[in-house]
Amino acid sequence: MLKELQEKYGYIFEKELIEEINQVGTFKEVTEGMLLMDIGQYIRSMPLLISGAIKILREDEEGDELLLYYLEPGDTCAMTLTCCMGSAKSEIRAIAETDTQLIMVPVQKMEEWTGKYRNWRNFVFESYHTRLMEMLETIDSIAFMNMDQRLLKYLKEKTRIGKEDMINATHQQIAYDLHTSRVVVSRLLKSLEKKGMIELHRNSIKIIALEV
Amino acid sequence: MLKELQEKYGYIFEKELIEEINQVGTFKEVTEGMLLMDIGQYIRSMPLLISGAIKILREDEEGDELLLYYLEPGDTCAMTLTCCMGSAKSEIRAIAETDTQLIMVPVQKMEEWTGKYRNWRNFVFESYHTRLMEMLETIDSIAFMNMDQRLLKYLKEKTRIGKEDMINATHQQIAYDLHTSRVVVSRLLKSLEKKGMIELHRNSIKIIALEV
DNA sequence: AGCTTGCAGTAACTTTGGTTACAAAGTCTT
DNA sequence: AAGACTTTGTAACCAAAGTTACTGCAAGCT
Repeated sequence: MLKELQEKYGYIFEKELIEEINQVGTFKEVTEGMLLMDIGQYIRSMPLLISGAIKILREDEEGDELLLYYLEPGDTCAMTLTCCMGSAKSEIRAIAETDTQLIMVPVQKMEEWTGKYRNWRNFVFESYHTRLMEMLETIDSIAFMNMDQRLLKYLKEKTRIGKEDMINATHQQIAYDLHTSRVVVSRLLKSLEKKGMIELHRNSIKIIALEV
Repeated sequence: MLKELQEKYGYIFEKELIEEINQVGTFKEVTEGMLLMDIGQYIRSMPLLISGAIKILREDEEGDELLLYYLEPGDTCAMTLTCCMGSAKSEIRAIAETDTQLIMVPVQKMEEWTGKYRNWRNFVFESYHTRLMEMLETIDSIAFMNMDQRLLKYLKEKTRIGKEDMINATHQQIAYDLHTSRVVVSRLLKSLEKKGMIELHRNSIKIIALEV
């Protein structure tokens, strides 16, 4: 674990902090699709991403979902950071988008470290900042963009995260993430295919050219 | 200024911090409708609210607006807090919702204080937390709710902030906040009036009973 | 092979909300 | 009081996206 820690976080954290994380943290590997955290669940530790990606979802009372953003290596979950104050229950759901390696740090350490390590403090602030910015982007998408543009953005993002020009997902799964219906996704995907931007297959979408 | 400071922040901050704020901060009074911060503007100081309320808006490239949330006494602007890192430009617009008193603190002090004062640190974390939660609520609204429900929520919120059962605003202004058109707002308001929940007047809306 | 199940394509229809257009009423100015 | 401007009400229409329903197809199973 120390090796991965140094590789991904060595340049942001001071030596002693890396040491401490190495001592109290536990290494964890999760496979694609695994549920890492659900709404209403108690938060006991915070994740530091080493590799892979985690998608963060919001859900309403009726069970309708919406993708908020992805966590990537070097990220942590800002939601977790707030567990020390107020409610300790999660407001979001976290699912492994790809196979993912992460280090879990008990939340008790967090407050201690924010006083002790300047770099940790900055890391936490920066996490909050990126998360706020990503929430803003999500708001921009759903408030100002039409479904076809949102779908396009979703495909781009997913290709970036997946690191290949093939997206493995059914139309229904995409519909859940965008909080729309399967029929609408099929319709819009078909029109993208007609424009030559993608190629549709069963359970997968081949990306040809998404830009312009 | 010291009096207001002690009154509103005395129970969260330690004496020395209050002292420091008193020394470096400047007291400011703004009247309803005043623009406090615009998108793209540089952030040089952070506000601590004493009284009144500030509304925070997001805007897209075409100039379409959307109300994000309100800042109230005891709040600060989490967006400002991130100025130390990354871009120092504002991503949002801030307009005084009512006459407002606030204390402006130069941003340079922020980093210094997060190391020095534990209560300041917690205050900053808590601000981030509330802001994230409010962003989540905004997302819930625009993603999961219909316009009639959003309007109802808006009216409730605005009555709470304004502290009276009268809302002074034109349908056009409400339409801007909700990012919809004037005609739609008029339509929905009229149907609320028919249900006996509100009373419509020129430039104002009288609230009768918004709850069920 | 025949059967079942899940995925995708498509048509027809409904709903929500955005757009255009115009009238009526209130407010302000001169 | 006349005219200009703002605000609101309303009708008629349009577009985006959600819904229902049915089809064909691919994959897996017995």
